[in-house]
Amino acid sequence: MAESHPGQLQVFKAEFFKALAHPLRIRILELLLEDEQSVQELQRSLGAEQPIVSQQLAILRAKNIVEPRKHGTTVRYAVRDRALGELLSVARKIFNNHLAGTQTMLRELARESRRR
Amino acid sequence: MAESHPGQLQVFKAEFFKALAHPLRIRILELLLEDEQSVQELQRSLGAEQPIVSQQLAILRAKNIVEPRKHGTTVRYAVRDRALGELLSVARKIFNNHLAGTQTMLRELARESRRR
DNA sequence: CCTGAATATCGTGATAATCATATATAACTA
DNA sequence: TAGTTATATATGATTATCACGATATTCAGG
Repeated sequence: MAESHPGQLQVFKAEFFKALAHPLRIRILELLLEDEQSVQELQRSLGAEQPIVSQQLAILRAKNIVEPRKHGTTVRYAVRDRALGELLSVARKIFNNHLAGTQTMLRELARESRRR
Repeated sequence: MAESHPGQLQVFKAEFFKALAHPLRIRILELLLEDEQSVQELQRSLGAEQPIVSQQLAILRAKNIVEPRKHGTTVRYAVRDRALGELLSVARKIFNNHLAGTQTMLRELARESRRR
């Protein structure tokens, strides 16, 4: 007897992970976890075009992962839940343990841990 | 000066989260975290067609998240890293805190926590 | 070797995500 | 009010993902 129940909740969880499933959005979150940032600052740190950054922020906003705060004409973004840092850190751990298959991935991992 | 460096590593991290960004794959991982399972057993628990289950398992396999073990003609799958449970649990926490917006989502969350 | 059971892969059409360009809004400032 | 800066949204082209059905593969028994 199959549990034909697709599970609405898993749909929401999947949506959450989907929000993290993009290189630029991960970079954005890593930056915002250090400190809240304006769109401009993100733009500069990421070397990405303004609409792209706003687009990705819109996605993170839509999923309630990130929160905008207007200060005059600029908007500073902040991560809503510090636990997101924990999440990324656990992800990094799993990554180091089992996911690092290719040589180039290992090289990049080494470079990153040297940086932090 | 922008760090035009897109960061190869974030690409890999994104790939990892992309692997989790699917309702069925999340269900599969939750089941496998309880105990390793054959494709058939997953099929039954999920109420999904066989090719679908194999497909999603292939994706998880490709990302080294899950590991196949042949026993004769059947294949049992296991999660490679127990820390994945930790990851899902942190994700659930974030979820409960800030992401649960809609009524139906809250109802589902309540149902799930009652179940465990 | 042939068959049947368990699993994997392929091909296809539909849907969604992404990037880039252009345009729009909103708030300051002169 | 006009101009300027910061941010957001609309839109179209391209590519990726998905579900589904059909076909392959693998292995055990006879």
